[in-house]
Amino acid sequence: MTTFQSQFLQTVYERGYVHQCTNAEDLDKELVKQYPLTAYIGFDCTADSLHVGSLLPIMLLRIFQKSGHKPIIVLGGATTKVGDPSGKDDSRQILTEDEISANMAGIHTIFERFLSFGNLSNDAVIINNSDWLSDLSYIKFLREYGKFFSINRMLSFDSVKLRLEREQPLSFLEFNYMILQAYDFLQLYRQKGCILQMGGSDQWGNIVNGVELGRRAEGATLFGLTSPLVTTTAGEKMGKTAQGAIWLNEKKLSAYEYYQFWRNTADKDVGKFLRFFTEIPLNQIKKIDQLNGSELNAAKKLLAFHATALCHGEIAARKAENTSISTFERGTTDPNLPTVSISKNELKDGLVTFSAFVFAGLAKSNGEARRLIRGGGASINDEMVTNETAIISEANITDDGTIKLSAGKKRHALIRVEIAAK
RNA sequence: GGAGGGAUGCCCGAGUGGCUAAAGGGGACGGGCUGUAAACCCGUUGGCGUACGCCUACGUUGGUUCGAAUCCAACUCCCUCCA
Repeated sequence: MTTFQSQFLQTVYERGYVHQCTNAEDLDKELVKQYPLTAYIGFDCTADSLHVGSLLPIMLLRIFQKSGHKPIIVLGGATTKVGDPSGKDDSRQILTEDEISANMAGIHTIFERFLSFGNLSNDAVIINNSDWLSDLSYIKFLREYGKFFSINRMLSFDSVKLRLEREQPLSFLEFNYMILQAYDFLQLYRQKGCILQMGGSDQWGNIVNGVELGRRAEGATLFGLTSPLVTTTAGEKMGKTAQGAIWLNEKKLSAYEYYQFWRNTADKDVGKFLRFFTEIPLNQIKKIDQLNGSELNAAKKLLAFHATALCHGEIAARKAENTSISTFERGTTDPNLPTVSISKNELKDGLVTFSAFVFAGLAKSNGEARRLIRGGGASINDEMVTNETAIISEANITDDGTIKLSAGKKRHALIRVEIAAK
């Protein structure tokens, strides 16, 4: 592998973060010459949190900043209204203004953990692309920029080509997405001197379009760099599990559950994930690569701890780790397991077992809870439940004032009984 | 504008009048085996009700029929070909 002058490219290449790069040699030179250099990554605002699928791009920004450069986060306040066709068959559901701005607020908080914001020259900035996209005038835009885009070329990009090959519909609205993203890049170049756009591998076409627009419209040399699509050994896109997506926002997924996600990594993914999602030095990871079988369990704890620390802070990570150890290794009930509360009075009325599992978030519906119980996968205070309609009462409260419910061996929750404030 | 094809559960996909809450596969969940791993094997996989049961579901709305995912009509959306 080539060695780079710039710390950024060196790190990012040796850890495997790079899928494609427009011109790594020249970018390397620029990174040394311009200090700080400015780069950006755009994020859609389709949900009020990002999930692990966006983690690689976020890590790119983090490494970029740690190398002394200035990251810009572009939230697609405007482009979210259009919908990126990359990698999908269905058009995006159209979100309202309100939904988008609520989503933006949720996403905002995530970056504060991974990047530093402030007044330093390389501090991160968050920008909304509706700042320049919302008031575009159609005719003016077409005349000024439409001439730079060739339909022939656009049709050749994967995001469009694959969709057409699969005979899936692609609306004109979505077709414009890449033009708008290219325009984003141009605006950032003009306004902020930003010459590098990064993103996931599915963004390659969009990014290249921006690079070309910069060259045609401004004679600028812009760069693009993409990260690989992270798949699990099973070949699946990572990030979906039991209860849904692995969100980065604590309100949507607790640090403990986040920790557990990483703790349950498949053996073969451990090395890769350590490189991608922690900042553990490479030589240490290379030693871990030599480990086999159950020896990897320690490495998984390391992975889970460090990944969680990056996203939720060290304190939360430590706490999650302790909860995990006491739950799984010592078999004790840890008070920091996901918890729901119930008042003493409510409990007095009696809680039917199956609905308790729904209440605790361990089943999505009564039916699911019943099936869980029938399948022998449910337990209360570590004892298997067989009667789905048994009544849970005060008698089930353990010494620490909680009732522990488990769905299978891995999913646990506590019902905490609140003493009525009277 | 014309001709033809299509829309089924989380996804793919079978089903052309009752036995269909709907084959099969994938995914997911649970169990077994393990190391909180993978692979493999087994089970479950619409909602509600303690229960005999009830309700909703095969693009939408009506109709035929004792009975429809299946037949008919109109509509919506998608695809292909022609203009």
